[in-house]
Amino acid sequence: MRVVTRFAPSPTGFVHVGSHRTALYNYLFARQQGGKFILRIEDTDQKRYVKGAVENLLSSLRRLGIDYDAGPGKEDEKGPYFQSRRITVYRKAVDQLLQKRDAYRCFCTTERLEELRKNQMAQKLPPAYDGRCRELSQEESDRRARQEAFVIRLKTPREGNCVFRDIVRGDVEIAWSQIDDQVLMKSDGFPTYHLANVVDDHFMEVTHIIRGEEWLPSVPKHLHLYRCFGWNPPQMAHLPLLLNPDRSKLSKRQGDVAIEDYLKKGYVPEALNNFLALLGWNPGEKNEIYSMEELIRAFDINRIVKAGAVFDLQKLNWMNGQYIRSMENGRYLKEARQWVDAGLRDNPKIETALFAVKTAVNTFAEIPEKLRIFREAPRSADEEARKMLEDASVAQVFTEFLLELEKVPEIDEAIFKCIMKKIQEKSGIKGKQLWMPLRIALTGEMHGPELGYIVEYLGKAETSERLKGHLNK
RNA sequence: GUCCCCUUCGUUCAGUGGUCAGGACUCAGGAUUUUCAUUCCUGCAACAGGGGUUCGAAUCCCCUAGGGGAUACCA
Repeated sequence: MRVVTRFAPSPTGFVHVGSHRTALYNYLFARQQGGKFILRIEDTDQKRYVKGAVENLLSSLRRLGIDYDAGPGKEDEKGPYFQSRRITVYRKAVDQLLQKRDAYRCFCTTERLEELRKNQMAQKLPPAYDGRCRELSQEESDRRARQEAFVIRLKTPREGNCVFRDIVRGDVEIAWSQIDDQVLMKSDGFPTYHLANVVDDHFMEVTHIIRGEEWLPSVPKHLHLYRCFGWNPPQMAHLPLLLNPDRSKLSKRQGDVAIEDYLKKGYVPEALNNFLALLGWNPGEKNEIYSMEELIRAFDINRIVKAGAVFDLQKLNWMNGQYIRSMENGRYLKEARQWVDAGLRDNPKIETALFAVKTAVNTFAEIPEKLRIFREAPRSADEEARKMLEDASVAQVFTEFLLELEKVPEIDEAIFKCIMKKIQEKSGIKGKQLWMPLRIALTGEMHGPELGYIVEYLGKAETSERLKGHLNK
């Protein structure tokens, strides 16, 4: 049987990194199995609808290189892939349930339900629907339905246990007494997650449900629905949650949670995928850097970890740095350029400056700061630096350097290196004594990118001028 | 409260009855480099606790504790 997985987000504004990881796992598994990967938009809650959320979702997936075989913009005979456009399907399904008396109309008002819950809480009882409408006669139900608002609830078993197997968790057992008569159809005629999910997964022929752990407790409801419909349930894998450093569920309060935020901050899509893929799974090898193709090959649904994983920004930063450093130069320049601020962007030597900082950044967002040295005139050196300039050898080095500089039409990194070698041989001055005064004179600082890049960037004229300035002091 | 899930270095992931408990990030030290960064090397650092089972337990079982999730006409 051909594997079919799906990513089924609700469009509530942004894509949570945990949600993205779920998408990624579904994608990796489908691709690896030569299966089909579906994107389904779960927009059944009209109150939570956020404008632009779907577009945002689609663009995130595209930027991260996760393509789907069926979904918005890629409709096929199993669609549509927006739940809001499948209402008749759910209607039909729920009618079938009603007819078989596996579901019933519930006329209880929100107020009564709230009251009920409050009382149960006060008595330290688990809040649950008390089943008042569960055994209403067909006649009464039909009569009231003509004039009262109602929801449709699933008639859940009251006794025994629901036992099921989860790919990640193994066997799980939950008592039916714990399962509430879940609302399947809201009074506005829209289905709830539970109904829509089961119906869609069936008709879209989903074989593997890979989703967050928060769904584990509602599995019995879903299984019961499958049974009522006479359908075979798919296999399930409930993923561990992503956590804050304090081990609570990853939330906005403690940093960025939207995948878009990381993209905006200059993280590399491949690094993000790589990092997230390894949060909750790993192939058991020493290597940690994986391209998407390698992830697809190595992914093993049976090796998914059970425990929640803290989202460790430090490791992401490190990994992102790895991706930047090994990035092909053309792409690096193209990406990095977007982070250069206006003052430098049109500088003809900007590429030299960007190469100079390639090994110094972990994210593209760090580029403006690292480029500061190229943007601003040299600072007046601090005391330690000034002392280095007072050394007797300094004048000699500078003079020699200027002499050599005059011999070339323009200077670049390679020529600079030759010149330095020459001076070293001629004067016997080397190491820190040779290089540091130049650095200080040219940049005003004792740290920075390789001098060759700096000199190439400054060019012959500017280099010469800055050195002369110091000689004349 | 009730139910479910989880528990190996600070973090992440290996390790499924016999390992010096391993890798990566972080941190510390060192090497290379003109400095910083990169790169390389070395080091610090963990089986939540208690009972069993077993010749032998991080690995199997039970209890406790801690953490998380779910308890909606949200997903």
